[in-house]
Amino acid sequence: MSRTIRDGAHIEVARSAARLFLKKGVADTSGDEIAEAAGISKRTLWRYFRTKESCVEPLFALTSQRFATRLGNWPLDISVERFLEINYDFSKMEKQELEDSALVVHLIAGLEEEPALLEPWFMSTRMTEELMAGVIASRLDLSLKDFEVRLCAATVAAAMRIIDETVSRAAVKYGQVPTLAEINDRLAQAIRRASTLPFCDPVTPRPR
Amino acid sequence: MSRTIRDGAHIEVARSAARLFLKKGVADTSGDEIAEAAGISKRTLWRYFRTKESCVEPLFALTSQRFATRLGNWPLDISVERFLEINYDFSKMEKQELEDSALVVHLIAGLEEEPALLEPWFMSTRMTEELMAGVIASRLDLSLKDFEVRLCAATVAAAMRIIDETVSRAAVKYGQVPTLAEINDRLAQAIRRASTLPFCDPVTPRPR
DNA sequence: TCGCTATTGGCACTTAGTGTCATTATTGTG
DNA sequence: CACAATAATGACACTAAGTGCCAATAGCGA
Repeated sequence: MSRTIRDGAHIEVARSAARLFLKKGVADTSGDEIAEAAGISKRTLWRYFRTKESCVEPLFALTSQRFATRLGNWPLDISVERFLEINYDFSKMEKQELEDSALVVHLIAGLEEEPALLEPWFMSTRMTEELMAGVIASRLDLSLKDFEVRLCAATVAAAMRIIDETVSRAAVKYGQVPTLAEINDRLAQAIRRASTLPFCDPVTPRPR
Repeated sequence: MSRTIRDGAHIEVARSAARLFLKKGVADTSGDEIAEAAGISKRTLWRYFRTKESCVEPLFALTSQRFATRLGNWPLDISVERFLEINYDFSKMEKQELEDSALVVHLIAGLEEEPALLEPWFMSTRMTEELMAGVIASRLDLSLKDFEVRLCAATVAAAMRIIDETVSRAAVKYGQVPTLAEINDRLAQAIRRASTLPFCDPVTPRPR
């Protein structure tokens, strides 16, 4: 029917932005430079992203946020560990995935030195929280707005954020990126640890 | 020896900013307007605050963040509930405190409609988390950087944030502000619920 | 191929925010 | 009280982030 934004357009800008931020810092990277590096006009850059800092949001979305998105496919009748065991092919990542992982790990590890990036990072955590609220509400047949659901989603998302931060800092410090399996394992543990509701195990659907 | 910034200067700007944000929205409030309402120059406004949105941070600091600050005075040998019971005079608030509470409640209740204020709100939660990490590390004689401390502080701070949000939305919806006692009670409960470490009860100092 | 629709880029513009410097106000000391 | 030292303040020029507008362009389906 009509023209659409090219697949991958946003993530490509995010990669350019991330490289520049890591190389020269956020403050010393201009919107002009990001647009040029990404091969788009400045006007389009500001259409794609609300602020300079939020240019890296697509990369932050590859963290626990993506994990939470996948939990949207979690059947009611198995535990979180079992779901991950069955569903995740931990075979070798593509080259592009490796590069994206390295970029996001370095961004997260450097958050203390770049507080300007805390906003997009928190926006990512907030999305994780919304996604987890959906998962929890669905499994326990509760409303998305239920206080207990919101509380549980918040503690779980916070725990997942700490895992991401801890793993990223260690990766940069020790020069090695943990495997996807290891990260998923830690995230699953974090979910159990931080849960204020019993949603990690198989649940029986309630008759309607 | 030399001139200092007047006590209350920041909170007064925050009040002006909050009133304007609530009245006309963040986007339609200019830095000029905030500075004028606060009786300072624009140059000084930008000395006081890093961004327009962060002008309300002093008000957000009056929430669970302040509660966490007070927990810094919590003796090792009593539980969190006991500490609050002994230490908090829930007598009538001053007029200014009431006004500040109303402002911050309305800001928090309106966060869904004003995503621009999420950044200062998250910065407040982050400070709460740092404060709680200090409390937890101190009570359990662990390092501030310990993973378990960080995890526990993150889940607790997230839970406290949810309480603040829930209470604020209810207050605006039902037109009544809960008492300070009620809020403190809920925050204490949230701390217990979300804790991944046993720091809420009396602890025995370890011999050094 | 064509019509429709959304995307894009160029450009003018506004606002948020920074650098600079002279002026002003606070503070401590004699 | 006077004075010196110091930091805060305001005015102004400026830059960069971000917005509005409109013509040109490109993608999509029939």
